[in-house]
Amino acid sequence: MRQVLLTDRAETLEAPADVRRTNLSEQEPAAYDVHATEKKWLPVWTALDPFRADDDDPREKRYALTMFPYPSGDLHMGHAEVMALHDVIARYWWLRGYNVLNPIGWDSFGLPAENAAIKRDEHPATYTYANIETQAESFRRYAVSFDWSRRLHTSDPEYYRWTQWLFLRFRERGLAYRKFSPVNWCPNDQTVLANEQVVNGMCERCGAEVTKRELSQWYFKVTDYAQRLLDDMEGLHGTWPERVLAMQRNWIGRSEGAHVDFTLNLADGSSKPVTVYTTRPDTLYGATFMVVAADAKLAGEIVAPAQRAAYESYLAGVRKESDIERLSTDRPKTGVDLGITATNPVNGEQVPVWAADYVLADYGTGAIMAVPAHDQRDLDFARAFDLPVRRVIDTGEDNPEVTGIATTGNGTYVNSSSDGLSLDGLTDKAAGIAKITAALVESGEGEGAVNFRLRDWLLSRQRFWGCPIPIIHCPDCGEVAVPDDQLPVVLPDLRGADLKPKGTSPLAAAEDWVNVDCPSCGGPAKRDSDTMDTFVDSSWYFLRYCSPDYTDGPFDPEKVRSWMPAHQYVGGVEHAILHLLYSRFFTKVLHDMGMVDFEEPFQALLNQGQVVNGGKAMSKSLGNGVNLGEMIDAYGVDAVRLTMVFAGPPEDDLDWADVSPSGSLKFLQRAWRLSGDVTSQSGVSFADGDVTLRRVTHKTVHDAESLIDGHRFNVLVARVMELVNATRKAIDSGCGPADPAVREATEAVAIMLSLVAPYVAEEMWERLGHQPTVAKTGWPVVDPALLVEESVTAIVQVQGKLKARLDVAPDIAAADLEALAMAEPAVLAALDGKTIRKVIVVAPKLVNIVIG
RNA sequence: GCGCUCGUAGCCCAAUGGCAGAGGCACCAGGUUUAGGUCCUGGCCAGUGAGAGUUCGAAUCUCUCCGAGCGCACCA
Repeated sequence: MRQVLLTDRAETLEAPADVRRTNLSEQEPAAYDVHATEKKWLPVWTALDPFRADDDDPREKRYALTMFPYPSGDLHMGHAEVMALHDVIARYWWLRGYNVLNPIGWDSFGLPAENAAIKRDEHPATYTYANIETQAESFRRYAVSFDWSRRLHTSDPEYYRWTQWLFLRFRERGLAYRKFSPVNWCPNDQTVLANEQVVNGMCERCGAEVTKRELSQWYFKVTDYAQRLLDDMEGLHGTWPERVLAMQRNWIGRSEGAHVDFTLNLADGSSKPVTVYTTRPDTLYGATFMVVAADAKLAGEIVAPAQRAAYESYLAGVRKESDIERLSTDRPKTGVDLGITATNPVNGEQVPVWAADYVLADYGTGAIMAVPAHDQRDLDFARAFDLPVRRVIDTGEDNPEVTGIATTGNGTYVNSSSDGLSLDGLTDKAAGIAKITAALVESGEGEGAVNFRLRDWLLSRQRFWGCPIPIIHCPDCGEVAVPDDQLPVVLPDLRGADLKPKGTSPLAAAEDWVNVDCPSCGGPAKRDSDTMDTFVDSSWYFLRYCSPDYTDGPFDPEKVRSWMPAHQYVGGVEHAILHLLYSRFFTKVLHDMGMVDFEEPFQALLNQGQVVNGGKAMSKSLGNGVNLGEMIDAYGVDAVRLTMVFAGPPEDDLDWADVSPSGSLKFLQRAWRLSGDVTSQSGVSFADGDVTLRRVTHKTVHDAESLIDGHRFNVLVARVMELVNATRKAIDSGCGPADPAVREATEAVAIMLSLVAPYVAEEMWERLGHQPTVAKTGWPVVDPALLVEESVTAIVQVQGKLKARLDVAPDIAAADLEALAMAEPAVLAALDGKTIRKVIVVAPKLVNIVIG
């Protein structure tokens, strides 16, 4: 089926019936022609290019950033929502007189586009750049206030040259390294995946079950920054969504505990030290066995000869398991006895050592002390293999050995003493942990320790459509960096070649490209044939926007200093962990390199909700998809944007079944009609206008400011609707169309509407006798005198119950208000001789009389 | 299981400790119209998931419970 493009439907579909027919009326049209208006203004704006950021503009700078799109097909409803919301902020900043940077680019390397291109038998570059053009045109029609001059694509050599350059700098700092280890493998996409890209054991992209492979791969050492990534989230409270911070905190997964040194007593009579990590060193006396991760190297080294066969067979079974099986809950514990013992450092006790898959090789030390009485997982294991359970904390609950339920709370320590050390009688977990940790430090058998769940970022991909890794493998010199002056390592075209994933990168087959001279010794060598994860590309694009044509580095430090950190980032919550964590990591590394002077790239983050239909995510299988192009053809860009913004709070999911784009269009027509009714001349003094309407206008403009700052765009729209209603009334049954206040109100409507509905706003602006563009005309100036009401309604309560309303001056004194309240008949009746205990007066809003 | 967010008219949502209703959708009536739609005017509708607490006063703050969404989940 032919793809429906936003940009090629406008001429083929007619306007909806309601728009068309109203246009038939005689002289003055009763409704504006949606599509004619779009066609009229788009070329004007393109020519005027009003949203170009100026590095040298002395006005205060504001950086409005939206997550750059991935070029798969045309824009969809999700794009329409995020851009509508984002643009309210950017356009508002323009109107407020800031020097705004609102750039756009494309995250144009990557697997989905590569897969789609292969499926169509196209080259990924052809497919990708065609999509970019389509999306760019759609964005223009959608009238997002982008600075088109800064457009970038991560797949352009001028961009990825610097991605490679950054990789080499990271490597110089020991933050990019190569390691042979088991990795996540997607058998469908034929590539490795980062931990963050494995969702419930499935490939995040294609949904295939992820398996393990042992491969030599490149990693970024994110773990070095774990603590800082955690600590610096403190400064993001209030400006980042709480749930995103929670997700990142969770993902980083800091835990405090201790390393404890046990001694392994091997089958050949020798001994070997082993360290375990535990968050509960205070339960050390309750350790009745030890468990080593089955797939840890250690297990194979220490297993007794008599148990080797059993262990090997168990390990083979573990290796075959997919993550899906491994992660399934309620799964019975499995394991195998390694046939040796370990000595507990505090009491010299010998406990059996087992191997099991519930202990993870790559967390902590890959070995644990098992305390079944106070850890559910250990207890499950103990019960499965009939291992002893010893309670060392009496919490008052039933004995775990009997109930099968481990107790993890506070209680009184028991059975916890040995020579010179005893926890018995303590009742507090923290005290127990502190005491035993101190004792372990003293005896040299352990120490306090911190662990993170965060793993290093695996960045190699065995795919074609990505940024080449600028490393050359030389048989004599080993890994050699491509010298900076030879960057970029350009991705070979390979047009006509078979680019299908085969488990090794297609680049490896490009003989001319792979075989090079070693930059170090000049001998024959080979390029690294993997490409980088696209999240590397997107971890620094926001910096590049500040100086997109800079050729002396990834970005001009001066420009970055003047624009960054971004004041507002808008995008989907699907990037709560991956992209945002990686970008924070990159920023911190660049800070440590002295290239930027800030440590957090995004001051504020707004996650828009998802656009769903009928309560469910749009999907082909459900058949509930809504096509953006069709919506725009039917209702116009403005009505679609307005619908997105008005539907509810931006963070909430937007159910297309609950909204009314036709209602949005009706409102826009209503607003537009005002501009035709105004009869006063442009430039007329508003000061003489009807003060009642002027008050509404100024209050609305004033309130709009904080509503936008608070991202309460839906309320903003409601307030503009009120202003439109008030203006309509003033025209029809109030001060009349010639009153300057009507012009003032209508101009304010046009300006505020330009945030959401730029086309109709521009059309109104022109009909009001102004030149384009309304978007750059400036925010209306609020007269504080008009914010003060002539009179306000004060409420009078007795015991919190409403008794009377009073019209009073806004600046009434508390005592006067109280006196007025006390004189109200309804109040006197309610008091009826009762004792007044207290009178609360909040002038000029309320009086509350408390009686005894 | 843990974490985060959230429960307000038939529906989407306002009310930032002070009269529960701003706006819209849907619905109904009247006017306009040859008619339908548009447009104009008016109307209809809940006591805020349940319970307790703090307070002069709670949709709003606190606690417990119920329900929903999202995220994490054998990380010792």
